[in-house]
Amino acid sequence: MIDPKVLREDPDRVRESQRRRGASVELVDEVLAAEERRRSSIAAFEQLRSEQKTLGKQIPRAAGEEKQALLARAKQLAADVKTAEAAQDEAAQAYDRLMLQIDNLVEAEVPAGGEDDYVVLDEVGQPRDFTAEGFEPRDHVELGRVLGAIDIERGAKVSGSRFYYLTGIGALLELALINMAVDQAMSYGCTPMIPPSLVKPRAMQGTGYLGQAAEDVYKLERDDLYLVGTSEVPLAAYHMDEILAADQLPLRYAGFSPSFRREAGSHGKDTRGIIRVHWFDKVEMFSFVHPDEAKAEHQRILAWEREFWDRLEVPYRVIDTAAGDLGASAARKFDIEAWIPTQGRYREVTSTSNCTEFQARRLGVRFRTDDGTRHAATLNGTAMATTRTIVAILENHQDADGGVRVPKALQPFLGGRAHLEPLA
RNA sequence: GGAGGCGUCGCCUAGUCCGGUCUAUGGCGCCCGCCUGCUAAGCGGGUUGAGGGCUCAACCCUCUCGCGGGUUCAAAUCCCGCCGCCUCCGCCA
Repeated sequence: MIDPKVLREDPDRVRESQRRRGASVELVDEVLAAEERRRSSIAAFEQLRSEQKTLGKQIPRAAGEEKQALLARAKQLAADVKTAEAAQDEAAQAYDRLMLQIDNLVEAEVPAGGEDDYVVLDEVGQPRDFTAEGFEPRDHVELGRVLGAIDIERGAKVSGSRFYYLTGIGALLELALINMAVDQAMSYGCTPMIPPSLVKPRAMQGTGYLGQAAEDVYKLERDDLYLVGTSEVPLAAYHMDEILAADQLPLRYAGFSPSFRREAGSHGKDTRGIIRVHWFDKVEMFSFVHPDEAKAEHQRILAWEREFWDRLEVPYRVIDTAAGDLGASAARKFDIEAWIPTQGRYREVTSTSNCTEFQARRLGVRFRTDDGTRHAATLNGTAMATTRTIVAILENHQDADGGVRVPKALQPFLGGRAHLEPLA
């Protein structure tokens, strides 16, 4: 939820943000009208309730005829209060429903436009010239087969398309990457967490995944639970309805969990391999910070993500996502895209969003200040998403025979192994 | 899954049977002040949170006793549903 004060005092800023996202601008006026109705209905209710309370104090002290008169009046008043309360609830709900539809205010620096209008902030490393090395690179599907690391056919047999098994060295590779990512995140002060990957609607709603993104979310209808698409959800909701002490901030977590995505609307996209799957495992960093610190924290998280990819020795670039491609909760988003040799292009492997106070407002995450409480800012960033990271490592570090070089930083987590050998 | 117990303003706690000065008691902690070589103790005051009114403050109004309904002129208190925690039984990795 955006700051109601901003909406009230500077609706043009909200209109501008909605416009830049390509979201509804008219919605802003609807919300403003709804707020007005809400305000007046509350005032009417409070007035009546106040009278009722006064009467409630007089009644026990009165007697006889006077008491009967007061009781009669109180009875009428009670009916009026009930009506006014219903009107107030309705107005509040209408307001909330509209307010929840407004996306977070985008930061001024965010590039205008849609999915293809990102700005490249940096490019790191040189893609290998396989022609010069004298061999044609194999894609990760082929490498996975040669190494006995990825079994896509059986994934499909057992669970359907976009599922896979990691086998043998593939499974070890995932475990090593998880440990490397958690290890690195801990060095930044993140508390390692293994959160639940099924959550109640409130957590999903609060993190902003039941709006436009709802189509992509798995829901367990019978139990009214959702499968999370990222541990951002349970990590954000971890401090739901809590008031934190100011000196607890920043609070940083690194959550490891599976991520489930329906991938609705991406029919035909990335059908080969494990670039786009319905389930993968991920280590996600999550910060609760003072709102004034949010931008700086965002840069820190991006720097941490870059460090991870530096250590994997994979060429990558950093992009600043355009306004139209931001999630509902994000005010700004940076992605790291790793070079995928067989595709001849960069593919998203991490994503970090500054959600400012948007999620905290919905989830009721606050901290105490000298005068009252304030909503915290929340930020999330991928520490390591298994499937695409594995793809990037296999393809970028492959040898002519289908073997794969293990980057130095990863070796300690793979029992010192420096090279993955193809099966005979 | 079955049986029982519990949920009160940071923490602990009184109040719930028998509805109305409950504007929720007391302690701890915390904050301010006094006292004081220093500290501790002692003394006095303050301390749930949210929303709103007011230029600010003082002050005022509404909501808040796990959550949501209901009964009633009136609910922490009575009734129903839900959630959470604890104990025991069953089942289980």
